[in-house]
Amino acid sequence: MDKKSKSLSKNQKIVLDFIQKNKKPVKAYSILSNVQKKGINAPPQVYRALDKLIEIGKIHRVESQNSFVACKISNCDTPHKTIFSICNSCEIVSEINDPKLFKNLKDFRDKDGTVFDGYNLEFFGTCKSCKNKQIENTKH
Amino acid sequence: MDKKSKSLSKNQKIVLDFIQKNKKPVKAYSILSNVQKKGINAPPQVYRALDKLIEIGKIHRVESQNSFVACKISNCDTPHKTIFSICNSCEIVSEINDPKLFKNLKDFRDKDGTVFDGYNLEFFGTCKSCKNKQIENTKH
DNA sequence: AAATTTTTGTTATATTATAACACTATACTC
DNA sequence: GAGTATAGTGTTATAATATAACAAAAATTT
Repeated sequence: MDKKSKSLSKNQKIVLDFIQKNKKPVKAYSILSNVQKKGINAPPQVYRALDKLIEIGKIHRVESQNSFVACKISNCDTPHKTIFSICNSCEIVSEINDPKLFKNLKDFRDKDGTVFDGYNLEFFGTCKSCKNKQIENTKH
Repeated sequence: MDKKSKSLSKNQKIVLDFIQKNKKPVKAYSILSNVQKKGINAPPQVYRALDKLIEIGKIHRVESQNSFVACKISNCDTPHKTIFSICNSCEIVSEINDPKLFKNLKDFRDKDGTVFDGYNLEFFGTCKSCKNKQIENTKH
């Protein structure tokens, strides 16, 4: 049994469960207030679970939002290699699974030839649904 | 005269000047404590200057560090299109200027064909100098 | 010179994250 | 299976990062 298939602890399960229930990324203190009935009382309990879940790749941190989202890529074993698209309007986040882009990033070397352990890429734009709403509004 | 060549305000100059003096990215409260002698007294004054400087592309925010760094790409007119390499060990940040990678990112469309206004890409690894130090240490 | 926009200065407070310490549960190893 | 190492828990306090809200001054536009 490898490290990643070890079962999660109680708090880790509670936090992961809550994050997975949400379509949008969630904030640490929102997690906290939503899991207090389950016996998690204080920020460190949430942040510790978050750290572990990130480490094992079950969730990712959306850096530009200070928020956390479940990994949508099955059997993710690549924490710290993430690509997101983020809507500037509704702040919805989708994880991008694009083999060509993965390859571009994986193969990238800087001028010194440094090999990187990880990367985080966030694209910003307006999602289809928000764009449609904007068009609707200009009609009136 | 276009918008970007408008001269900076007093606080904006002070903040930009401090950021440009530093090789490494600097934190907002570090900026504050270093420019208090110049008459900037409170966080909002710093954050407002930072917002403006980011907007006009003079500096960038390093999302994973909550820090700010001067743009090294001359005549940068592309705020929100940034690529950094970050050393996990010394936390030094370099802005990457790689035409091929720029093109890859510029041309990227998601499944819905969304065109993005911007992106932020952060690569994580160990810089040459830190790698050498690690090798030194294993020798003893 | 009036109106608009941008910037400033200020106080207070919101939000995000970690330090430190005592304790418990689980896994490892001999 | 006893001992020991490792990971997780619960708690209090506090550090670090960022913004709201308001009044006033300066710069820019018309």
